[in-house]
Amino acid sequence: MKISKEKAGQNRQSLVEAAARLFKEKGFDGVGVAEISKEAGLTHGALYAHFPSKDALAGEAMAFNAVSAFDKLHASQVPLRELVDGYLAPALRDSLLAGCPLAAAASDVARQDAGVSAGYTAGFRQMVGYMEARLPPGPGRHAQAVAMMAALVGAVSVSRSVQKADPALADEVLEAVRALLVQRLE
Amino acid sequence: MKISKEKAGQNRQSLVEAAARLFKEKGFDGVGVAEISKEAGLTHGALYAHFPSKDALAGEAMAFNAVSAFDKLHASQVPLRELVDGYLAPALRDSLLAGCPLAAAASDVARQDAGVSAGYTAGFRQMVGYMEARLPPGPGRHAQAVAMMAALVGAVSVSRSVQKADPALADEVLEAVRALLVQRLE
DNA sequence: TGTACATCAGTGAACGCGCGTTCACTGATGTAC
DNA sequence: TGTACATCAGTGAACGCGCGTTCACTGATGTAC
Repeated sequence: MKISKEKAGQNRQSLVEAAARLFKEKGFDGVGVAEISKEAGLTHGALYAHFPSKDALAGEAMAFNAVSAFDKLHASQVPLRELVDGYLAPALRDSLLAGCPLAAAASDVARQDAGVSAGYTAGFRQMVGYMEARLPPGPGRHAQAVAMMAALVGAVSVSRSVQKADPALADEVLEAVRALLVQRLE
Repeated sequence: MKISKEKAGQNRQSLVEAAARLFKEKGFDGVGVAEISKEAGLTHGALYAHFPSKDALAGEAMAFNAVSAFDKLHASQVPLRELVDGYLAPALRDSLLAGCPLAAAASDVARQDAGVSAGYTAGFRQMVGYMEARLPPGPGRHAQAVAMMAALVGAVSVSRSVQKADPALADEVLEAVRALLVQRLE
């Protein structure tokens, strides 16, 4: 049965959102097209009416994750110091779903299509722009924002990687990077 | 045909090394037991004579990667400043195989068994110990080493993630984190 | 030292299963008259 | 406005394929006598 254009657009969006959520939680190779389609309330055949391949969908999903996470942050307008504290909170480290998509996808993206990298890059640039605007003006401001963002992603990734084997070290990582970054905001 | 105990031990080691190499290059979900066994010159049946599952092998492979990378570093005995420069060299970023296993596995490990996390943690601790010993003494020395290591991992992960879409930004990330870390070594 | 035999690392066929993708078909939508 | 028909989003069976794991079997090793 054919579907109205409006409904078709909504279905497409559902697919992107389902993929975004599942990829973040389970990684690109950890989710199949059947699961994504089901989560979106469709069959896998419908997915191929909207996207030429799983990879193509992955690119849009990565971009969606990155942009929507930023939008949420942007709406809240927190100062930089609070952003760092919040980003490195153990609760966010504990939730792949609620946490930063840049950290959840970190080492995965390098092995994916250029489209996925493009989505990641867009999200990274947005975050850097946000932080840069909140740093004291100066020649090294942009580089400083870039370094801070990379350090934040590293902190969360490493913390998650050691957590199962050594939960205390996992918390230590978050706190150590927090101290390193906050120090330059005073 | 039965094989001598010595040869069997060598075969086991070949499996660990093949798995270590392939996991680093392609990720845990990107390699199958057939490929690992073939790379080690065996059939997949032999793999199950040595390991109860692919996950168990993954744990040993992660530990092997982490420890052998550290041994190579330890043998060279470079000062900290050079370690940072070397770690963040674009050439190492460009090679998943030659680069740091902690960066290659970054977001993968969180979704694996506790055994994989244990191998990761051992490698991370070794690196932190190495760096700590080369920092000027002081109360925050340990935390500083932890933060530096996490920032290094983040720099390489993020650089790899944005590289396909924006190679210039990828280099910028390495350089920005280098500047952030080196600054505290002077 | 020589012989008989148990051990067990390694082989390769087979297991069920889920993967990404294709395709003939359906039927409501949207358009042309 | 009413009718005829082309469009195309979505369905679900089927494709070939590779996955992790199991298992009956092989035959050289290593041991017991």
